[in-house]
Amino acid sequence: MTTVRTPAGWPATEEEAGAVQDALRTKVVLDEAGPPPGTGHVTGVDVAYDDERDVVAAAAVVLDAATLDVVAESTAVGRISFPYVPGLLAFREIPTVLAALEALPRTPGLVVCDGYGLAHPRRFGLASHLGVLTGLPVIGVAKNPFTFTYEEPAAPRGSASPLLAGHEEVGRALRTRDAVKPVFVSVGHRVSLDNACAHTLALAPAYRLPETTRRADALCRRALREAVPALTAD
DNA sequence: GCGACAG
DNA sequence: ATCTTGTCGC
Repeated sequence: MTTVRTPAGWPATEEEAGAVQDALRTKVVLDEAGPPPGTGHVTGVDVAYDDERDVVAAAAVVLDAATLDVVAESTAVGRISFPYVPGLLAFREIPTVLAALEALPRTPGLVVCDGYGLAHPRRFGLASHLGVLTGLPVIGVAKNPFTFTYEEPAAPRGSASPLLAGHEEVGRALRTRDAVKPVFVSVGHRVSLDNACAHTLALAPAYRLPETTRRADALCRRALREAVPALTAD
C-alpha cells in the first residue's frame, strides 16, 4: 500500500476548487465511444474515510471485463484533503485514488468510479475530473440521483430513463436488477453515455452495483481498517 | 433567506 | 461516507 500527501497547491477553499473545475472542464472529451463492453480490463475505484483520525483509504481493483475475475488490485492511504461539500467531492478523493491507480501493476482500462461525471452542478464531477487527470476512459455510477430528477424506469433489468438537469440529459437512471432502485450512470471522459450504460449492465449481472465498485468498496474498507491502527500507534 | 445535496 | 442487530425474503 502506498502513502500520499495532499499535493502542493491543492485548493483550500470552495471558491478555488470551483475555479479548478471550471478550468479543467474544457479538457473533457465527450466524442469518443470508449472501449466495447466485455473486452479488456475494467477497474473499479472507491474510497473509505475515518474523519475522526483524518485518514482516507482508496482502492483500485482491475477486473477481466469478460469474466469479472480480479486480475490486479492496489490501495493507498493519505490524509483527508478537503471537506465534503456537495459538488466538490473530487477534491476529497482524487489524490488518494490517483495514488492507488498509479500503484497498479497494469493498465486500468476503463475506470468506473462512485459518483458522477457530467451529472454535476458544473458538469465536472469526480469521473470527469479523474478522466482529465489520467487521460483514461472513465464513467461514474452513483447510488443516488443527487439534485437531478428522473422518471422511474420500467421494472425489468436494463430499463433506463434520462437523468435530468431541467431538460438537459446529464446521465441515465439504469435498472441493473428487476424492480430494484436504479443506479445513476453518467459520462466521465472518453466514453459515450450509451456505452457507459452497457458497461454498467455488463458489470452488474447479479447485484445492483457493478462488481467493480463492490470489489473496490470491500478493499478500501479493509485498507482503512488496517491503516488506522498503524497510523494511530504514535 | 431556507432547504437539499454524489461520497 | 459513517454509526449499527436483527430480520424478512428469494
